[in-house]
Amino acid sequence: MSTVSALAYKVIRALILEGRFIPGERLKEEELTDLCGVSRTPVREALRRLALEGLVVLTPHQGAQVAEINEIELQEIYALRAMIESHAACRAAKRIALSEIARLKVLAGQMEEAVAQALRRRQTKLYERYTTANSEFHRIIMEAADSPRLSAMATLVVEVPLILRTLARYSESELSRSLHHHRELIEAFEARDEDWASAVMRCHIRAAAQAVVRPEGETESAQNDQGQPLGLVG
Amino acid sequence: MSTVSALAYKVIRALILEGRFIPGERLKEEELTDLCGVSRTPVREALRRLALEGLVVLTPHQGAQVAEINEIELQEIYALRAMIESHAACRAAKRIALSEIARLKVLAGQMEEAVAQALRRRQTKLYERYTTANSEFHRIIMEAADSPRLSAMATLVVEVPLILRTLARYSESELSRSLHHHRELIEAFEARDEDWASAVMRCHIRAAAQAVVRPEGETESAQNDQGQPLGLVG
DNA sequence: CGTGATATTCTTGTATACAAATCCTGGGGT
DNA sequence: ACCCCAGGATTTGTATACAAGAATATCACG
Repeated sequence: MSTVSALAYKVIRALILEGRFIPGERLKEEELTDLCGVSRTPVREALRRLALEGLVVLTPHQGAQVAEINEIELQEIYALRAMIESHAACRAAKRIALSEIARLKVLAGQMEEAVAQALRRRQTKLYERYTTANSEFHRIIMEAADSPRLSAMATLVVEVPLILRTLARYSESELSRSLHHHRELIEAFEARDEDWASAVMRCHIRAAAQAVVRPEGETESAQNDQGQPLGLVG
Repeated sequence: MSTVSALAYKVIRALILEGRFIPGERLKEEELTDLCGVSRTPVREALRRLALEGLVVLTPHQGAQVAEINEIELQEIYALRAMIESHAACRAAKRIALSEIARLKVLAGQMEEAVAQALRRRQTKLYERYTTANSEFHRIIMEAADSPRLSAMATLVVEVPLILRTLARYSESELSRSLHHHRELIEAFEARDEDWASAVMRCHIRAAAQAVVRPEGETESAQNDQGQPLGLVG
């Protein structure tokens, strides 16, 4: 879209996901007006859309605030994500093209590399490569599932947890397991085994859920500098 | 909500679901302005919301039109509904209160009665009682699942098929099977058996999908007068 | 000094005016 | 006769002005 509304949407969404607005923080329309350089009308449209996507909460006559998520909700969200993404994997197993499987292999390799480098050098920056690759990995599978509405639901449950910026709490062993899941998923796709693919994906997401809910500081590695990348977990 | 926006949303939504606007029909903002008795601003908000819910399609600079659904999409939607509602049944099995189960029994009875009467007298009107009860039946289960986001997803897949107004194509035997599903579901809840509940619900929705996609005229009973009630199938 | 009602201010909700884009019609050319 | 292009009409997108509701501060009274 080339409309100003879309710009406002992107800007506000980015600000939330970057952590510039913290959960629970109130979003005044005029303030956003300044930040986006557009008038209130498109800002309001953007807020409405973000509300439907669950990133902000909108109460009549009281405006918008960034959604707050407690651990129970987070668990609920991950349960839904397991449902959605395993369904996607199921469908994808029968539909995904060989070229796409090849791409998944490349991405899996990139993630393994990124993790290895990060562990060696303790660099935070490399995790961005991981999450970028991971996002594409999941996106390819979702697209292979060939169900636009399923994709729409996926963004609903994938994006909301991002406002909590949760990659940081992945421990070393959990990252390693994640990488193995990716490889196993690829094998399942090559075998065109929809049950297998579905089950692996369910494991993958449930494991991520466990990594995410743990209180902070309990993990030994990979502290995430705040203000940094939007980390997709799982 | 007491806002005018909400009114516009309800009006437009109702018009679509009642069949006053047919799939593919263009929705001009000014036209809706007259129908709702409000200005363009709340109408636009309503359209945006309906677009997010999938009832209308919104293309930039070209306005809104009622969503069109082909059979492939309808199958896709029912696949998603099976996924969502079976998940809901699964969660509900462990959470639903005895009082709610009692209510489900009442509703099941009402549906059985409504169908019996309709078959006897060939009255269309009674189907409205069926769909009302059926909607509440499903809603109770969804609420017992206690997952607001799952509910949100459910409306996404439940409402869209309604624009096709599909109850009409349920045959007598299919209705009968549906009624048995309801009873079996209740038993599964009483047994607190989440797998059973989930599986029955999946059957229930998949069966509905079959009833829906069949070309018109192929069923022997219950022709739905157009312009009539919003029939929830399944 | 605290509590409560009221006034003020700030924010959101709605209407409308204007700008930009698209669609449709009519005329000209091939 | 058909196709293409231009210009007007229509429709959507955006900005702004105004109205209504909510939050807050002020002041009077207990």
